[in-house]
Amino acid sequence: MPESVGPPNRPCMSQTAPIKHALPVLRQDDFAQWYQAVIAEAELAEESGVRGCMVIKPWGYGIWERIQKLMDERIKEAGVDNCYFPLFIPLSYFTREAAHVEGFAKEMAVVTHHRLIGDGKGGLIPDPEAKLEEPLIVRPTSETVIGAAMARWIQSWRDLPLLTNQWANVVRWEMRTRMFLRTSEFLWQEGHTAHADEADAMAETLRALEMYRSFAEDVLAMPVVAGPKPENERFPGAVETFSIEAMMQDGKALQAGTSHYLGTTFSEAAGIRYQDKEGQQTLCHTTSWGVSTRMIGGVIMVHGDDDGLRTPPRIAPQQIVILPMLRDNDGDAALLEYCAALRAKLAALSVFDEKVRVLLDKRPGKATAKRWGWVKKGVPLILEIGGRDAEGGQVSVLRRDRLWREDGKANFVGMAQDDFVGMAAGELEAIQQALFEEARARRDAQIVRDIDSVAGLEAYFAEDKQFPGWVELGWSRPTAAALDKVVEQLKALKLTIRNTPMDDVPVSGTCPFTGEPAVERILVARAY
RNA sequence: CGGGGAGUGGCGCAGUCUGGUAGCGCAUCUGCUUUGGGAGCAGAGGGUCGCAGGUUCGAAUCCUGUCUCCCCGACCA
Repeated sequence: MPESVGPPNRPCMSQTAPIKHALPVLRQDDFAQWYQAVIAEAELAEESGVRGCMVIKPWGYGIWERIQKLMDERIKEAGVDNCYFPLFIPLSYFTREAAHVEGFAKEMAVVTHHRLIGDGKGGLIPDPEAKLEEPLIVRPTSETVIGAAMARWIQSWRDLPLLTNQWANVVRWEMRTRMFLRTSEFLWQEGHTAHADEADAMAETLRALEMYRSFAEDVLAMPVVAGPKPENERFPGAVETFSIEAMMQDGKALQAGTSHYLGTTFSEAAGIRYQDKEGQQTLCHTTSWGVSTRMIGGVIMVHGDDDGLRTPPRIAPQQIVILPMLRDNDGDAALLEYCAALRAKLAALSVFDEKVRVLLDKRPGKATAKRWGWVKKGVPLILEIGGRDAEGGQVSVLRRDRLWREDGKANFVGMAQDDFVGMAAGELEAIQQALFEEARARRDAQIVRDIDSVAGLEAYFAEDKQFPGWVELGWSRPTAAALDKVVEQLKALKLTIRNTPMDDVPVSGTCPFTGEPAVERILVARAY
């Protein structure tokens, strides 16, 4: 039995034969256009006609459903219960917390009327008679409305901790939108928890952060750096914000998940109090944490290549697609029978503690034409089965992460059906692992650690560098006005501070911004 | 929100300056041939030119407004 399907891909540049890639734009030529091409060609999503809002198509939504399922399992394992809160939040809820409303005021959609009326010219306008007494906000996030519920639900120390989550859509009226990365409406989960004290709330904040880190790496095959954000990057109303940061193939950072310790900010605003064991009324300490459809944008920019998406097997809606080479003749029936039997054998297998997801693509049309659609969608394994395969008990296998032979042809490998059935689960595991290793190696190679001056930063991020990565450096953690100055300096170079990696690497030297001794390390990068 | 670009069959585009029969490629459909790796030939169908007003005998084309998308910037916990 072969150990794996086909030799590994060579790097694109060293191909000896020209390759006819499936996408009209290559990454190295125009990364932004390439990103949009993947979304269109892989049929992940499309424009909706509504500003900043997208239609998520079956393959894209299928990936989201996979993310939802696997994340939901982890949330429930942590003892968090799902709830659902209203889409509309009364305006007055926001005015209770100044920092929070300050952060979101400019990007909120407001409902002011509850009825339409004819304008006399064949159109419709909001009925002036139907104006709402108090405007309703379409939720940009749900701290305020869930805080109000928590205030009702929590009376005693016995009610704590209160651990809730909701899967929902939220709306933020962003100035500039990008599919999946920043849409006006997006889908997410938001966890909201209340605790007796800071220690318990911080422990929950860090538990969620670690849940996101391991999810990104184990499920999305997307290496991330987890850590606290600097104070200028905090969520409005948060005492401490943590993030996971992933590196895209163009070297930019993407914040792929956040976890906030909110202190008593929202407890004070909403009156979330409990009677402690001594009989005292005490404010709760709350947290919130979320990941969104933005993660799909990250998957695209981490795993996509010049032939489309490479969907990590754990989140692929279909892991194996079987393409019968139909001839519109009498042989088709036997071929389909062979393929159906193969499908059943593969679907009975398990990988990653779930059944293998296999599709027999019986749609009319040539297998060779349908193949490229599945390549662009990033199905991990594609099987093309012809009449001779069926007669000889063979299969022809294409691994999405090893797509091309050196002669520029698709890297199909023929083998006995039984051999493939025996190795299919292992191949899916290997692809998942290979995608992660490739992304991690690329990221690690693009983090620079020997820059110790602002001039050095300037040189590293010079205009002629196509895809500069990240810089990790020690700094003195300035605050307030001193921090503002650093942020200004970085902004001139289009740079942002991502987070402080949570690892045990010691820090030394002096801060390039203040000249004072460095006290911690930060990641500096361009970001989405 | 500022600057720039763009909206014409499902997709990609030409036509707009200089108003006068709505075109091309891909895709689709039909037929024939071919086919173990992204087929060839022939024929056919499909568009109130983003939307709303205006000018005109006549508007894809000119004018006004508006919506949406792309790029750069600002903004974005």
